[in-house]
Amino acid sequence: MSDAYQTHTRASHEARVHEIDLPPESFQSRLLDWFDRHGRHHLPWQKHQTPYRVWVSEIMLQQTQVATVIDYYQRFMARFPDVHALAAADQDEVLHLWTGLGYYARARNLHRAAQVVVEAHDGIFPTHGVEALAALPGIGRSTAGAIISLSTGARAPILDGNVKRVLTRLHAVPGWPGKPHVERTLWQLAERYTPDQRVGDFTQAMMDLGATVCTRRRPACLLCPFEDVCVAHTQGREHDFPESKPKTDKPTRQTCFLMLRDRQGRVLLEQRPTEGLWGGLWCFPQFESLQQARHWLDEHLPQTRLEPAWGEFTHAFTHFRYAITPLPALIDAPVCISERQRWFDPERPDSVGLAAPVRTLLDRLSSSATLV
DNA sequence: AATGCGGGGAG
DNA sequence: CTCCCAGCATT
Repeated sequence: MSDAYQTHTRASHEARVHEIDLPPESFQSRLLDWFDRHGRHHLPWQKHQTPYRVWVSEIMLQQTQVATVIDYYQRFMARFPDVHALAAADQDEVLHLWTGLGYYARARNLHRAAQVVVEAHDGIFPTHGVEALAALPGIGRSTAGAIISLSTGARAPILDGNVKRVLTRLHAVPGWPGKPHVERTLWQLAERYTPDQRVGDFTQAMMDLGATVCTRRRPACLLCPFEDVCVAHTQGREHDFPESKPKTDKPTRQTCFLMLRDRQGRVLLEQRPTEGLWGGLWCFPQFESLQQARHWLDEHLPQTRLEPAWGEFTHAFTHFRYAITPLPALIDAPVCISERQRWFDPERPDSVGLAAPVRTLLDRLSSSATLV
């Protein structure tokens, strides 16, 4: 393979960056000045920025918007005020406080990481370097950088969705940021701009700029401290960056939830395996079809009295959608077929995690019961 | 390098 | 309806 070819392939694997007429030092001072005047300074996790508090907030904020996270964060902190409390908790209770937030592996990793911190690090977060932090389950390069910069002030860049949006526009970086070669380019830019002083404020400022000014739709370029140098803006192409993810059609899968109730109105739930979809959450016994559910009942619980199936509804995931048919049924004796099953009072679903559509159906069951 | 993993909010 | 959001782990 020739050198010329090597050069060509390497160049094609790096996204093209339009340089701007603003050295990193000027970028930093402009941004920090903007942050002092217009940044967010009163989010719940901005008080007492200990590694633990910053960590929990960062995990919750992964792929989740600030407005959604706030209540969850308050409840979580009230119940688990420090890493020892979290490490000592039951996983069911951690998942319970996570119910509705999604990406439940985050909660399981958070719980495991707390136990690692307590057992292997004497309860002290290893904030001396990105590598040590990123060795903990659920903490990647960006989250490690955020925890370090926000809680210790040491220099560590981040690259979350906000920063990606700011940088792709500032330098008109082409390509979808989910592509590894684009992400490499963006990490280089993030490294370039991260200052030595006021690193925590810089981190927060980048996120605030992306969240409040350099928004995905309708960016407020007139309020942006980089309005004069941003390549995307000066070319009138703000909306061309970041490029969006190539779309793929998502399949629909059919599924049937068996809503078995006993004479006291309790419902039978079973815990899903820790791996995979809704890992560790409690769910109705699930079947591929109404017919399979009926067949299973004939075999295991023939004394069950079937009720008319409820109408099908859909639950959407990132990569596919479920068409769910709820099948209500009554049984006299509350028996469990497997070890993973338990009977729950739908009014008080204990301290366990529930998949979102299960929670919805339990609410409907309770309200229809009170109507009777 | 590609895929799996949720739920909610905004347009 | 579609798209995206303070990403990471696994393969």
